[in-house]
Formats: sequence, structure tokens, C-alpha cells
Amino acid sequence: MDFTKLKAPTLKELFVRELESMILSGKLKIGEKLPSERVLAEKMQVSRAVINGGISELARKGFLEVKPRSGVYVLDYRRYGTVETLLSIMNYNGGHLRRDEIQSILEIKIIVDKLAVELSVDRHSPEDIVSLEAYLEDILNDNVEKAAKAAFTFYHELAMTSQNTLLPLIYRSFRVPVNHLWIRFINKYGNKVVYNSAKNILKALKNKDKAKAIECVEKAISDSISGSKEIYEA
Amino acid sequence: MDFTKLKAPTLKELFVRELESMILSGKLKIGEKLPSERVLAEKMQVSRAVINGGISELARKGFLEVKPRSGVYVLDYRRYGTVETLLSIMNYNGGHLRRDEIQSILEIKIIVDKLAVELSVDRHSPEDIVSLEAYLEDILNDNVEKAAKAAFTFYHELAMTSQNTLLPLIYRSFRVPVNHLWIRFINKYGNKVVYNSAKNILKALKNKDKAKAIECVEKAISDSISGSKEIYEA
DNA sequence: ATTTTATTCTGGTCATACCAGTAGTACAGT
DNA sequence: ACTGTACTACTGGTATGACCAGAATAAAAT
Repeated sequence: MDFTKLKAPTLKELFVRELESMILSGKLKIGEKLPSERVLAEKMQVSRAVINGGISELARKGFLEVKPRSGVYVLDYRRYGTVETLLSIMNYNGGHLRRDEIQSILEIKIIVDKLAVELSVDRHSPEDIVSLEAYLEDILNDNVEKAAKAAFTFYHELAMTSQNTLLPLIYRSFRVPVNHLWIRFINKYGNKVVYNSAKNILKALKNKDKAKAIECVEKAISDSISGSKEIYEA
Repeated sequence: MDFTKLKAPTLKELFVRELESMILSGKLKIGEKLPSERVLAEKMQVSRAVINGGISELARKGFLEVKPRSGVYVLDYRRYGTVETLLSIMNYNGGHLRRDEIQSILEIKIIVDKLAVELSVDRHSPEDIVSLEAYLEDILNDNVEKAAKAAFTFYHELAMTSQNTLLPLIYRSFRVPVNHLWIRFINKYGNKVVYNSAKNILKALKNKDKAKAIECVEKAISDSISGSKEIYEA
């Protein structure tokens, strides 16, 4: 069995989801002024603390603009959104990605991974290889979700060894959607494929063979792309 | 004159900055448990609402982990941070970027821009070219800040024409630091250089010459890299 | 030593209140 | 007609104090 950890949503989280839905569905129009916190609190039967906290979170996500002592306004998330916005949109779609979104993610992943290995070949330490080898083995876990998580961790650690401070941060930003993709990929093709791809990359990295490493990355993802249509149909 | 908009910081913002400094400076060690909200509120002479709101914001930024009914713990921002973390680090350094951070940004920018033009060559519409040409001219603005903003807008719109939904989002995430870089670059070399680089890219794009377009991007940024040391010393 | 129970502590939430800044209005002075 | 003032209603930011349910830990029972 794999009983997953339970977590009750807080009122603030419920409020945030509710408003995200209303904005993404268009029920709340862009530029529109929200009712005051007091009114919202009364209408939704929660305290003002929940409303206030939820609103400031939505403001940080790029959905709302708070003008103190004036009011709260709906922002154009297509213009002011960041990567976090994508996660909200995804979540709104019931955790599913559209086909063009999958393709977008893979296009990004390939250049990020390529840069990671390209830099890592020159900059990694022997200790990095050791820890990467450990993470590599975790991909063979029978539990699909754990294997997907391990795959994410492997590539994340790989990005760390590039010594580029931003690469891991970017990787981290896309954790949720990439994890979804991996779960679907492993379900269809098994974790052995993922394992072998990663193993080849690591091997080339250890040999400091830059060209070979980049080639491995390209092959690993082009496999994903060719399979992405099927994944989408699944 | 250009009178800039005044804005008084709120207590929550002060609290967030204070804690970010303590974490980034190492005064608060990773894994350490923070005092309870009540204690913090008393010590810092503010209400619990401020502490509670500030903590949840820091949690969303990847600096803290909130375990309800247990406590608040300092997270390893290098491992769990997102792109937002970079902005905080930058802000902590008085708005300045360290040399390795500049290099990291440029390494990212080159692959992002390359992907943008690579995809755009096949996917852009004639209207895209028209609007890009308009943004291009804005780079010639004498006001340095406006020119930098225009440069950002040009590359952002370029990313939009790639039809990759994530590329613009990534671009926006890096708006602040990239803008800083451009201001410093233009101050040193003038906006004419930026204008010509962009113009060449656009020209190759219009001719659907993928190889030439990518070459232009590489040249534009390698100029920046070679100048980055000087920028850093400035 | 292990399990059960009781106590303390914590963040999440609620209710109420006051403050300072915004925005609109009406009005006085020019 | 325009400007500046005074008043007023409303808004988000903050303060205070309280209660809840779950987590952590100590105390008690087995």
C-alpha cells in the first residue's frame, strides 16, 4: 500500500483557490474592483484575517493589486504573471496540462538540461558524481511517484553541479508540472527508460565528454517528445 | 523633473526584510526553529497579524517552512528557493548583483534568447515583426531607464512570438535583475549597441534565417559577457 | 520498557476596534 | 470657471485578546 499523507486545506487556501477560479474563468473581470475585505468576510462567512491573508497571497501571485485605503483590483495575469501563474492555471484545470503546455515545458527542459551538463562537465567535483550516483539508483523505485520524485531530484542535483546559481532555482519553479509529466511518462514506459537516460548522462559527465553528454540529454528528451502525443492521449 | 512615486513600507514588509537579512546573513541558521509567533510579536513590538502574515509570505518565498501546531523552521533557500529568492538576495545586497550572479543570469539569458529566436523563426507572424520593430525604436530613448525597459520589452515580446507559453513567464520572472543589468550596460556602452544587436536579430528573424538569428543572439550576449567584468567593477 | 493519559505549546482563525490615507462631495474664496 | 478647504464615508493595515484542534512532550499507568 502507499497511503499518502493527508492534509486538510486551510480556509485561506480555500479562499485563494476560489478566487483564482473566479479570475481564470472570467467571472471576475480584469480591472474590476473587489468588494471590501469586510464585505467579503461577511459574505463568505470567514474572518477578515483569512480574506486579508488570501488577498495578499493572490497579490504576490500576480492576480490582484492591493491599493491600501482604496481597494483591491483584478490584475491581468497574462501580462503580470510569473511561472507561479502557470501552476495556478494547471491546478484550475484539475491538475492536467494541455498539449501545447507539455510541449512548452519540454522545449524549456531540453535547453535547461543541456546548459546544466555543459557547465557541469567543466565545473563538477568528484563528490558531485558520488551523490548523483546515489540519486540515480532511487529512480528504480517501484513506486511510480517516488521514482518520478527521484528523477526530478537527479536532474535538480545535476543543475546544482553546474555552479550556476539560477539553474536550480528555475528547475525548482517547474517542480510540480515536471513531476506530473514524469509520473505519466513512467506509467507508460516504465522507470527503466528514465534510469538509463540518466545513467548515460552521468557516465558522459564522469568522463568529461561534453559532446557526448549533450547528445545524451537531447536523446533523453526527444524520446519524451516523441512519446508526448501518446502521453497526451492517455 | 521626474518625481517618483512615494510609498511608505508597511510593518509586514519591514518584518519580511528583517528576517530575509537574518537568514541570508546566516544569523538564522538553516533548520533552526523560530520563536513562536507570540514571542516574536512581543519582542519586535508588533501584532501577531504582522508576524503571521510575514511568515506566510516568507514561506511562499521558500525561506521558511510552517508546520501548523508545531512551529516555523528556516529552510535551505539554496535548495528550496525559486526565482523569487534571487530577487530577495539581490535586494539584500543593496540592489547589487555579485559577479557570479551576473554570469549566471547571462548564461541563462543566452539559452532563453536562443530558444526564443529558434522557435520564432518558424512560428512568428508578419504582425509580430511589425510590433517588434516598434519596440525596437523605443530602445533609442535618451532616458537610460526607459531604454533599458524598452530593451526588456523587446526581448519579452520576442519570447512571446515563440508561441512557447513558458518563455515569456520565465522572462518576466527575471525582470528586475535583467533590468538592472541593462541599465548598467547602457550606462557604460550606450543604447546604440543594444539597439544594433536587437536590430540584427530582428532582421535575421524576418528573413527566416535561423542560423544567422542564433548567431546574432550569441554575439549580442557574448559582448555583454566580455563587458561584464567592467560592469562589475563599475 | 512500553503504552496511555494529561498538559503545554503552536499556528489557524475569529471578533472587535482604532488608525491613517483615499476619494468623493459640498462649499467657500478668488 | 478654477482652486483650495473642510467634511465624510470607506478602505486596508494593524492591534488586542480570545478560542480551537493538532503536535510535542511530560507524567502516569501498565
